[in-house]
Formats: sequence, structure tokens, C-alpha cells
Amino acid sequence: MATEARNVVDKRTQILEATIRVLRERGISGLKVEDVAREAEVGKGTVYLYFEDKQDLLRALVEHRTLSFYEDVRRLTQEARPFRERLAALLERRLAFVDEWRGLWAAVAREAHPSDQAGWLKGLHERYQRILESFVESGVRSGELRPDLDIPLTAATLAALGCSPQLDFPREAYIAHLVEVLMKGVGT
Amino acid sequence: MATEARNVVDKRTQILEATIRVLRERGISGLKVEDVAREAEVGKGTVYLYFEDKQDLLRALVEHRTLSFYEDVRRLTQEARPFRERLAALLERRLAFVDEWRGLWAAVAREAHPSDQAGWLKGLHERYQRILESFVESGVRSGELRPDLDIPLTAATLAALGCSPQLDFPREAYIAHLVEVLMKGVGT
Amino acid sequence: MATEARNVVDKRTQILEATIRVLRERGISGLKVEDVAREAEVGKGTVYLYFEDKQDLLRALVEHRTLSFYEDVRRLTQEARPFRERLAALLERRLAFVDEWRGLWAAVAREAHPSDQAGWLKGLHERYQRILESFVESGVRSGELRPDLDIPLTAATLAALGCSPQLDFPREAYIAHLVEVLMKGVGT
Amino acid sequence: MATEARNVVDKRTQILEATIRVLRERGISGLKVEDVAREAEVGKGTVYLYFEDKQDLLRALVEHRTLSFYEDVRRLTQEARPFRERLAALLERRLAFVDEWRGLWAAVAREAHPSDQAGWLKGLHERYQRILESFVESGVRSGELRPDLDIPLTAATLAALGCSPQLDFPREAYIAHLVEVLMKGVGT
DNA sequence: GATGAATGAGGTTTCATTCAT
DNA sequence: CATGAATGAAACCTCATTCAT
Repeated sequence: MATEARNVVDKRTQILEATIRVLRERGISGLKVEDVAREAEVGKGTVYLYFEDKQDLLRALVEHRTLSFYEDVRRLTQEARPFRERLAALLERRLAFVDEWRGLWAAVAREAHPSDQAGWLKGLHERYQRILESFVESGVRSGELRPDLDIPLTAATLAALGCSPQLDFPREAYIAHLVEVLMKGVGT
Repeated sequence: MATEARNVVDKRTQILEATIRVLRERGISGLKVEDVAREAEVGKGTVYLYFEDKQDLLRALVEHRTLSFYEDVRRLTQEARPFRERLAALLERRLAFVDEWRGLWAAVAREAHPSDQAGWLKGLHERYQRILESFVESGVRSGELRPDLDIPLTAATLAALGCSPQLDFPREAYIAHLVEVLMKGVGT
Repeated sequence: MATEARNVVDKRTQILEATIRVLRERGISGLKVEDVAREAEVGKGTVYLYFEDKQDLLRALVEHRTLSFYEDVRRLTQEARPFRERLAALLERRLAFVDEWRGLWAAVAREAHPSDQAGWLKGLHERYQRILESFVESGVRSGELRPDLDIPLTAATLAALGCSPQLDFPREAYIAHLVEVLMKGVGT
Repeated sequence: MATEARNVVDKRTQILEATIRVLRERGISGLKVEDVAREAEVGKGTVYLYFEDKQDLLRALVEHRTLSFYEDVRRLTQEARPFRERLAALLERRLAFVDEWRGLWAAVAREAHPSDQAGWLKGLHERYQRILESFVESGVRSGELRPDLDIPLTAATLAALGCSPQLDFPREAYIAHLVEVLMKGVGT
């Protein structure tokens, strides 16, 4: 029974992980259920045991990985470390997230909810926004950030960072730079 | 002859503009050649007179609008105005670009060049990178930016801004905030 | 233009006729759109130019052939001939109809309207009932039928004749017998 | 052992009865083995313990219910009652049979024996024909039917009655009317 | 050039059947 | 015996592309 429950979890997860691998490899229009099944080493029909249809698979994929990203961000930004370090950790995780999706996140999210944009997508965004607001707030409270910051706007700024999935620079240096710019600005 | 040439140009443009409208409206998998043709008010076959195939259409679309975005950015960042103002203009144009594509740019670009990633896409990125490097350099030269800035990294930072196509804030305020953060940083 | 209109009509008809041929040959579960297309000598996709989906094809098929059957019955039963002859003609047409469908009419009609039974199907039945009532009435008026007949019930009786698609007897003799039984009864 | 045997019989019967319930409810293309199993309250695999495959299930269903219909008809028509009463009983049973199948009998029978039509189906028909011939013969012998009747044709006539699964009339009245028409005819 | 009817490759999805438990 | 998770053949349907007009 325990193994059964575990197997169910495993197979769903197997399929979800196969999905993002295929997605990264072949892009959105190259994402065929048959390929996902092969990659997950299950039969084509098995995918439909765990997901209603392709759209549902995408929905689950986006939801699962986005929420787990949010969770990580929440955890990282709440650790008891200097703001700068937490910011670096946030950016690191964010870049990993963008890279994981190869910039296709928004497109996949739309496929997952073709009509509704205001609802589901916005809901996700707002969760992220709130997590980041807490983060900014903590920085202000601790005196590491300027007290006059508009917290929502600053959170939104952090949310909009790091779109580019292509990077020519060593990640380390890039993140260090981003932190530097965000903390001190580029002006004289 | 002149009118003919103009017509040719017009019809191509018509189709390209119809394409992005359909794309914004229906998303990537909702982008059907037939819908594009209807939106452009031409016959379905006509699309194939101006473009090799759907992929070629997307290639042209991405290329055209991206290059024109780059051109705008180059112009805006080279105007004889204070750096802050040019930065604001850049961000404004950048946000408009992201919004125009509703976050689908990366996905469409991949459809346009399914296999090749290193080549075409990277080439585009590098152009943008160079434009932004010039911009940063000009700011350093004029003394408006810190002289110790790593110019390529700073340019890359500007390139990676503004992914989120969803915004709850008045654009004006948001851009003003972005400028402020970039110039002065958020640290105390 | 005239040819175009004709072609459209022809192709729809072609497909409908191919459909009933395939249906007769292979039965209901052997009725595949691809086979219909091949039988109609058109591409698979062409079927979907003329019909929404398979269900719509069946709907059209049932409707078309049933209404044309009704029309024939109406005409035959209104001719200026003795009742017996008209009855024979009706039975002949009825047997041809049943044979044309090989007894599958009811099943196909259900596929065509899976949920709704009260509506469409009943509507069809009622049309037929009314045509037969007129027929019976005319026989009563002309004195060829007993004046005490319950007209609706008698019409319903005629409607329920001839289910069996399998016949070992010469059609002529069978029909003559049916007429004889209906007119005079089997009792002493 | 007795209970075991009984259980075997019971489960087969359970499945067969579930099958016709599902068939009536959902139609032929809605007849899925999984639904049958659920309706019979057994596992999907269990169906395959009692039947070779779906076709075999249908074969058994048609055979079982048709033979039991024939048996009933034989019994009813051989009872020691006036011909008219036996005819009414026959019609009653016949209408019940048609209604039980909702007009799908012929279609299901074909699914059960896709290729062979001459053989199995014809064999069934002939059995019925012979039963009805005996019935007619008995009527003639007893003087309740006209002595000049062609017995096979008359039997075939009885066989072809009652196709319509839809009835707006009280069954009682309808049957009385049918008997009346068959015995006395509709002519003057 | 311009069109859209026609096509069929190829994708999504269903469901009869198997088989390990 | 009984089960139902897993499978993949095969059906439906879409849509990029062609080509006769």
C-alpha cells in the first residue's frame, strides 16, 4: 500500500519531469504527448491516467514547478542572513528557474490556461509579489534597505528581473553584479 | 511600379501585423495560418506568396520587430539627454516590447529557429548587448554613471529587465521607480 | 459558379452516399471516417469541410435519407390509385428503406443524437405518423377501409411494419402477402 | 461447490445484465467494457474471465436474450388458449423484446458477428421463423385462421412486426389494435 | 498575383486487452 | 479467482501546405 501510494506519486512526478525535459529540448510545438511518454518510460495511455489531457498536464507542470519555486524563494528570503546574501540566493534561484524553462514559462502558462489570463496567471503573480514584498519589508525593517522605498514597487522590480535565459557570463559574477547594482545603484 | 512595390511591402507588413495580433490574442498554439490570413484580410494562399512557410513567417516577424526594437533603443539611448531620461525611455520601450509579445517572444523565437539556438538567437542577443554597452559607456563617459562599472555586465543587467508582461502599477510610476532603483540602489 | 455550386452539392452527396455504403458493408463500429473518405474518393480532411464531425455526418445521413423516405411515402400514398396499390407501394418503399440500412437505422440515429431521444427522433417519428394517418384517412374516406378504424393506431401499426432486414422470400410475393393480410386479416 | 457453480453463473449473468443496461442507456458506441464492469460491480478484468473478448460478450448477450425470447414465444404460442389470446401474448412479448433492445438488436447482432451474416444471424432468424410457422399452423388446424394461408409467408409477416421502439399509445390498446388488424384486416 | 478547396501527415485521445499482484 | 494499472493500436480531427482556377 505504501509502495502503491509512492508509485503513484512517482509516476506522476516521472511524467512531469519528463515533460519539462522534452519542453526544454524541443520547445513548445515540439512537446508531443508521445515523446513525453517515451521520455518518462511509460506508455502513451499512461499519461492520460494521471492527467486529463495535454492541457491538464501543462497546468500541473506550471503549477507544480512554479509553486515549488515560490516555496524556495520564500524559504531563502526568510533565512537569518544579511539581506545581500538573501538577495543573491533569490537571484540565483530565479535564474535557475528561468533557465529551467528556457524562457518558455509564460508561453507554457498560456497554453495551460488559454482563455483565462486574469485569473490563474494573475493569482500566481500575486503570490510571488507578496513573497517578495515580505522580503523587501524585512530588509527595510533590518535597516539594510532604504526606509523610503515603495515596497510593492520594489517587489515588482525584483519580480521582473532575469528574463534572459541566455547568459554569456559566469553565473557567479553575474549575480554578484546584479546584487551590487540593486544595492548601490549605477549612478554616481 | 511604385504602387506595385508599395503593395508588396504593404501586404507583407499587413500579414506580419496580423500575425502578432493573432499571437497576442490566441497564444502560440492558437496561431494558425488561416487566422492570420483572415486577420490580414488576405487569402490563405497569399501568405505563402510572401513567406516560405509558417516558420519563415515567424522568423520574419521576430526579426522585424526585434530589429526595430533595437533600432528604437539605439536611437533613444543616443539622444542628447541626461542618462536618467534616456534610461527611462529605454525602459519604457522595453516594457512596451515585452507587452507587445505578451511574454511570448522567447517561445516564438524558438519556433522560428527550432534547432539552432547558438546561432540566430545569440546573434540577436549580442546586437542588443552591444547597443546597451554603448549606452552604459556613454553614461560612464559623461560622469553620470560610476566609473568602476563593469560595462558588459551592466549592459547584461539592463537586458534582463522587465520580463513580466503583467503589471498592476501605473506604467509611469513603475518606470520612475525602476530608474530610481537602478541609479541609486535600494541599500542604505 | 453554377459548376461550383453543383460541385459542392455533389461532394456532400458523394460523401453521404459513401457513408451509407460503408455502413452497410462494415456495420456501425466499422464506420471509420477514413474509410468513408476513401469510398467517396476524397481526402480524409475533406469530410470535415462538409461536416462538423463524425456525429454531424451521421446526423445529416439519417436526416437526409429519412426525410427523402418520408417524401417518397407521402407521394406514393397520395397518388390517385386504389388503396391496395398504394399500400403495396408503401410497403415496397418501406422494405427498401429497411434494407438500405440493414436494420441499423435506429442505432445510427442514436449515434447521431446520443443524448436527445425525446427530441429529434420523436420529431421524425411524428412526421411519419402523420403521413401515415393521412394515408389511412384517405382509405377510410374512399370506403376502401373500415370506417370504424382508429386512425392513429392504424397508422402506428403501419409504421411498425417491416423491421426484418433479412428476407428469404421473393419480395413481390412477400409484399402481396402483407397486403392481403393487412386488408383481409388472417382470421376466418 | 454448488455455491461456486452458482457464483459462476451469477457473475456471468450479472455481467450480461449489466451489458444490456449500459447498452440501453448509452447506445452502441457508448458501450465500454469498463462501464459494463462498473455496472456489474466487478473488476474490468473479471469480464475477461467470463468472456473471450467484447465481441464474445455481445455474442453471448444476443444469443442468450434472443433464445430466451424465442423460448418464451414458443411457450406462449403453444399454450392451450384461443389463437387471438396467444397472438396478443406473442405481440406483448415481441414489443417487450424490441423495447428491451431499444431498437439496437440488429446493430448489436452485427457487432457480435461482424463478417458472418449468412450464418449465425440467419440461423437465429430461421429458428424464429419455424416457431412462428408452428404457431400459424396451429391456428389453421384449429380453424381459427383461414385455411388458405401461406404458412411461411404468414410467419414471416408476424416476424417483421413491431420494429418501432417508440410508442405513444398505451401498450394494451396498441396490442388490441394489432390483433384486431391482423385477424380481421383493415379492408371493408 | 490571389484565392480557398482539397489534402494527408501527424497529433491527441480513447479503450479493448493484458498481466502482475 | 479478482482486480485495475498499464499499454499501444487505432480512431478522430486539425491545420500547414499545395495547386487549379
